[in-house]
Amino acid sequence: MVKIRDLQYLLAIDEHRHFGKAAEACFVSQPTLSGQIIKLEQQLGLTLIERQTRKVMLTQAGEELILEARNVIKAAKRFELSAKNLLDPLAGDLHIGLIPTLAPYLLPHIITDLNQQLPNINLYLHEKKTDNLLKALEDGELDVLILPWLDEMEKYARFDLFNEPFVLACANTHPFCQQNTVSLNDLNEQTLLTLEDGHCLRDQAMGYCFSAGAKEDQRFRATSLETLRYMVASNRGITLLPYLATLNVNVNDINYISFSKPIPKRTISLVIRQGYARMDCIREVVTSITSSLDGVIN
Amino acid sequence: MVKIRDLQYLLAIDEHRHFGKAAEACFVSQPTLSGQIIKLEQQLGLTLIERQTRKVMLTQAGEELILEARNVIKAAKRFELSAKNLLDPLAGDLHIGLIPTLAPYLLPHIITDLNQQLPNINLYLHEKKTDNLLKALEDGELDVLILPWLDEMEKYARFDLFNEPFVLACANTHPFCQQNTVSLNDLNEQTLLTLEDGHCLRDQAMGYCFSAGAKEDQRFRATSLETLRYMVASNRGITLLPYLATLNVNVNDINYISFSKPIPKRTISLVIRQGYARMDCIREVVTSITSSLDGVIN
DNA sequence: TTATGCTATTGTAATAATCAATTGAAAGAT
DNA sequence: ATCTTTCAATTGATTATTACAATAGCATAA
Repeated sequence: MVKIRDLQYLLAIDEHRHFGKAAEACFVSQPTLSGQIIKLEQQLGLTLIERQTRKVMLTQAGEELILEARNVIKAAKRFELSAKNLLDPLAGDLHIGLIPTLAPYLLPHIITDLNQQLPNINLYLHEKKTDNLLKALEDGELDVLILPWLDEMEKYARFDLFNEPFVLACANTHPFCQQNTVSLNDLNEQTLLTLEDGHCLRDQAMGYCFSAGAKEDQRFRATSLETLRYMVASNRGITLLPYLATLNVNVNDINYISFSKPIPKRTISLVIRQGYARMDCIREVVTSITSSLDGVIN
Repeated sequence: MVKIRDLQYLLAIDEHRHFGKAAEACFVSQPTLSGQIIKLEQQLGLTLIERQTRKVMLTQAGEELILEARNVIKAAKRFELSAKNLLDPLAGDLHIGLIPTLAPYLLPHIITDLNQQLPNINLYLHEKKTDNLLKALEDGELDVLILPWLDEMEKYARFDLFNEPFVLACANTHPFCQQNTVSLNDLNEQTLLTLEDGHCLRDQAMGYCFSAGAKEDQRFRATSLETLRYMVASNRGITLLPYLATLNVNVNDINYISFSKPIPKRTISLVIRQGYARMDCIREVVTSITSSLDGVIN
């Protein structure tokens, strides 16, 4: 099997187009690099580099393999980074994945405290839909997910963070605005605006409504919660929004009405792989988030 | 940086949960594998494996890093697979550059055979003037050029394909039409229509004529051979056309007359960079082209 | 206690990677 | 033309790494 070192040599040549400079960048002598590249070429049975007297360029095979080589190096770097992160559980990088209907509304409440609480952790925030989040967690690209708990996630470990009620959003002119609260039954025969497929908000919250007899507007499915909000404000229909998405936003012409019991809600959990190594770090994250949200929700 | 071999050892242990069996699976002795794992652990500063007397299991850090290790191995395997796929020298892309006074007249004769002869090669045809072709070859954008050989190209490798004679083109009404052949000397005091600058046809073929005393029509320089042909048909002057451009074309009012010896001609060669890696492929191309042209020219 | 099953250690051999010095070939400079 | 310069390949010696066979060490099971 190829050696990572050889691939590094290859990448260095691609970058510098000069054996001497590439060798210097790899902290080895020129003959070393030259020899190793030749050995790599022999091993693969391919000429990767076209040597002209004053010019070094990659062959077509070289160009194509460079792409693969970069992937290998990238994976190796991630390995090393993970190893480093495991050395001090309260230091290193932490990749957090969130769903799009949560990230922009939750993060402002928690991010400052998180950074203060864990000064040596570099937070990386990733916004993807549930399916992609789970895959990325499985592949080790992400360390933590923050999303609504679903039964299919039972193979993962979980910390419940908070319950987020859904709120009815309708235009100011809508008859519902006369009421202090609405009940699910009120939704019967109402036209509901929805998000596009793949958003768990759609599957989950709107499920409540459909079973209460609400009808979906088939002509339109919003890409984001914000589009949805503006559609509601334009009196195109009503929708359910998660509570956090109704705070700190200035859209006129729109009204948010709480539900009477039973209140539809989602449980937002922090999800990690079973046996995830940096539990100390995770516990810090959980306490930081819940204390940040104290007074905001729950 | 970590070594792929070590990661393979680690994966083998994860799979077999037994040093001896893992070693066997890796075709090494147990002490070798044992030692390398210990070295890996020392290098990372982490304990990856929990050794109990009758049981081997991974630590949490080990479980975490196994995920990353698998990604590295996967990337490395993809690299090797790509390399294997590139082994066939008669596969891949081939970018051929031709000059405008040759491409449309040569390609119809050779392209079908080429595609049949090299079914796994994707041909890309580029039509540019000589200067740009040479630059593109130098930069690696093109693999092969097909053009008239010039002395300034001596730094490149070359396969001569064929000699293409020049033919005199004149209107049907022109006095030359009485003759079976013309000699260069006949061109004295004739008005010659030419291509614009940059076409090697101009510099080369028409050089013959000028030195024989022909005069250039300064008012007009054609952009393409086809414009030139129609100008001749309209009796605006005479010109030299390469032989291949006189085949299979239906322009009335025009006559092509061969030269008596010495016949002006150009040598069309296939040109590649010195040290180009896919010589097998080039040889196939050369034989395919020359056999396609058998009977057409030379 | 003794036997068994497994990993770690030790000492040595084989393999591979490295370097300094030099060669060889092509391009520029004089 | 001849001399430099430039740069990759080669050579030969050295060092580092990896590998193996034999065996020690250690815990459990008989």
